[in-house]
Amino acid sequence: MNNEASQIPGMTDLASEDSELRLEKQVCFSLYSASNALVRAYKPLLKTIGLTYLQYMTMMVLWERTPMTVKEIGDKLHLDSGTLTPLLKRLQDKELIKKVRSEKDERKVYVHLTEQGSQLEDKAKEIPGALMCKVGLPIEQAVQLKSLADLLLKQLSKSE
Amino acid sequence: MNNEASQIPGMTDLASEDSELRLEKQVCFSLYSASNALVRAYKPLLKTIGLTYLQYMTMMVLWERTPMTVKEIGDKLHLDSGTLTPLLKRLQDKELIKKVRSEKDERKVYVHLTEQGSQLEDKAKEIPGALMCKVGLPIEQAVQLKSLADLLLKQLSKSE
DNA sequence: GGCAAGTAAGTTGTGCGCAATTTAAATTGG
DNA sequence: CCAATTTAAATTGCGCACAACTTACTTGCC
Repeated sequence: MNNEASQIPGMTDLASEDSELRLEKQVCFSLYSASNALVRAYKPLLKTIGLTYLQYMTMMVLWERTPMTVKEIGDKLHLDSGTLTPLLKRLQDKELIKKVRSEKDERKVYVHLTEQGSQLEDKAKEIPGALMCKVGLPIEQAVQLKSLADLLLKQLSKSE
Repeated sequence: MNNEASQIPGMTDLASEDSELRLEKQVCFSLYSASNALVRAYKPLLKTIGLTYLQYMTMMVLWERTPMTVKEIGDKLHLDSGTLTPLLKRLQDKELIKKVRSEKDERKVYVHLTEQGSQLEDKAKEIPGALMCKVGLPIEQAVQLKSLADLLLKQLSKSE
């Protein structure tokens, strides 16, 4: 019945089973809402360099190492070709990347940064700081949040 | 260059500014990946009752209180009518809800559960437990993850 | 060598998320 | 009372996510 006030730090006896289920709903939903809010917060910042959040993530992966195959990028971002193929096409239309099919293994396509794509890194340097400012979360809590999210992801990957 | 091993518990001197930016990327991305993974984990469970994750969330809101206006549901789920209108239409097509325009204020539309919609709650009772099992995260860490995600969301809502 | 199994990328279709706009109804202020 | 503003829901358009499938290439295994 009551959705708001369910902090319940030291509850034990009554309905501990039920409140675990209740809690679970909250955890998933909190994560979901926070993730959406983060992407939303990024949007105006990324607009200045003409990228979406996922496009920005993809560029970050390529700024670290280039070229990479579509598969390799997908492994880093936990995404499949169904998501990446159209995304990479958009980055190609913006002339930030180019695709080159491997000669050794013609199934593979290597994604290269263009000159423009490389140069964009400098402009993008402003963004993380601006976002951290928006978020305003103490560094220690940010670290904790990251490691818990990583743990969750790891657990979920284990069970397929 | 190195993306994986950046736990860095007590770093201070060299490039503390740079590693904060680095860390930020990781926090956002970790949250993003974990949230996607969670929705993915829900999918096969929710398939048994024919709902998507967001449809399930919406039904949960309505199981707690019905009827609610589209606006009220949106406030609970942090979503706007652009997302909810088509979603509610799909729930209506499944005959789980029905919409009734308010007579007092004809801008408002009240979303009611149908008999089927109410009954679905029993079938859905299995799901949270099955998911928690999949997640396999100790309850204490789940609580911590939830409260950090909530804190982040709160911070982000503050700055518009 | 030849074919079955595996792998990489692309395609198709559904359902979000959200910005921007539209439509219509209610509220407010003069 | 009525024009200006505000509000609720719907609409439009774009870009993810992902399941399911297709195409094309490679690798194993006999």
